[in-house]
Amino acid sequence: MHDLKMVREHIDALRAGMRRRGVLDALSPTIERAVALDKSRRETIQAVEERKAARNAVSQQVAQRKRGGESADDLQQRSRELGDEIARLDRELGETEAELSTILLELPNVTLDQVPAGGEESNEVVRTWGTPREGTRVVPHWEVGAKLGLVDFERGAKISGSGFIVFRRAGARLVRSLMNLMLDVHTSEHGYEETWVPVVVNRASMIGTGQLPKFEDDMYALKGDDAFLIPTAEVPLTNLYRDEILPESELPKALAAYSPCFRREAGAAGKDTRGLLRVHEFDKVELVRFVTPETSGEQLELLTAHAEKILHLLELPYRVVRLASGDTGFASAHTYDLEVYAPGVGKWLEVSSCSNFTDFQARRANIRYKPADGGRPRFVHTLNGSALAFSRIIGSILEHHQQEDGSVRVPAALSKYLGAERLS
RNA sequence: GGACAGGUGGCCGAGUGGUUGAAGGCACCGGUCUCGAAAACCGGCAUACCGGUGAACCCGGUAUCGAGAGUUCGAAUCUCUCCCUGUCCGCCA
Repeated sequence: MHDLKMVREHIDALRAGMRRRGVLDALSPTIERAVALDKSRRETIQAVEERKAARNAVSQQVAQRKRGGESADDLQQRSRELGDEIARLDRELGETEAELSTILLELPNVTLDQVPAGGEESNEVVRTWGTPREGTRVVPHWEVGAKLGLVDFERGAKISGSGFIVFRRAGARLVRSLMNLMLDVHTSEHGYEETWVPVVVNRASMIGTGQLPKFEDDMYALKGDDAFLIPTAEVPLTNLYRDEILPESELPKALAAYSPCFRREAGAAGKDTRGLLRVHEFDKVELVRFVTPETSGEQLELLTAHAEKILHLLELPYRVVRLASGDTGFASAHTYDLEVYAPGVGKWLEVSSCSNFTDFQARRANIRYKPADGGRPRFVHTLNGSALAFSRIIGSILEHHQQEDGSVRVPAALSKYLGAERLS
């Protein structure tokens, strides 16, 4: 969410930000509406507060007269009239603010200067690691996975629906191993606090991180409760400090959690849906950082490096892509995607998305910190990144580490947890 | 799910419908004292929004005692609904 001052004083920056995302044409009327609403809001506030001040003064006089045993009928009548006007103006103000806040909640974040303008075609590969493997003679992961008995697609579809996966035997243990590997590395080497969070959250949390109100159709809602299944552990982790003020001494605060993630993927039908590429429920270890505004740029580099470390350990070649404005998520100001090459499907798979949300989420969720020098509370900057998403990582492992005989080599860092050096 | 009891500032905790944004204490910050520290004493110490200048300091106003609605000239205080917490009962991995 943007500061109202953005609408009032930096409207050109807001417009420029929307233009860079390629959504200015669509949002221009909305922005104009916000400007008008802000103006009318301030006028109404002035009008209503003037009357409230008058009413407060009259009430004092009533109290004074009553103490003196005098009648105050005339003053009470005046106060009643003021009360009627106040009620009317308050109602008007409420409507204005409701509409304004709806608009503010649905405007995406403005991306940072280093983010290229344009859509997906303007994404920049900023670095690569390792060498993508030749695709010939590599079988797609869904075939290997089924053949080795690691994944049971049919029964997943039977018990839950398409896009729900059952992992079996070494496949199931592989999930558990990834979870342990990732959490161990992030907690003992990267300094994250291990956290275990609910996968059901309330509406306020979903608004806080930016999933709602705009993307309600993408979320699984629980019937009978105003609650949702999380699409990522970012939601509970970031909202842990909703409506709180952290001492600066606790920053940067770094949390890591495993969680399953639930996505309806409405409208994504047919797009990269084979095998483990796009599923409704997948597992992920998520990293979240709360930092001071001055450090969020460098903190994003750090967070991204933490996610990359896991790919090094899994010995998977990848590239780091800086998303262009138009491809950057709604709440983010700067995002790096980590993409692993999967030779069986011949594609780069997004296995992590590391983002700096600047104060966009902090403003929505009201997460602040008290500066060490004693100044007034300021909004923190929030960051998060997957490190990493399991299903696509499993797909990549099954393809990249696939051997001539159809078995799959297990990288050393993982075999320690899996208790096997080969899946066969 | 049922029955009670509660939700007040960073924390604890007063509060009779009318100078209560809110006593007191703790914590924190500044000062006096001290070689220094502790203790003691003095002072300070909420947030948001609107306006006064473009910003800062500052000044005026409004709102905020779990959330919302109501009664009233006036609500932390009375009424209703909801949320949350605690205790007991029921159910249960």
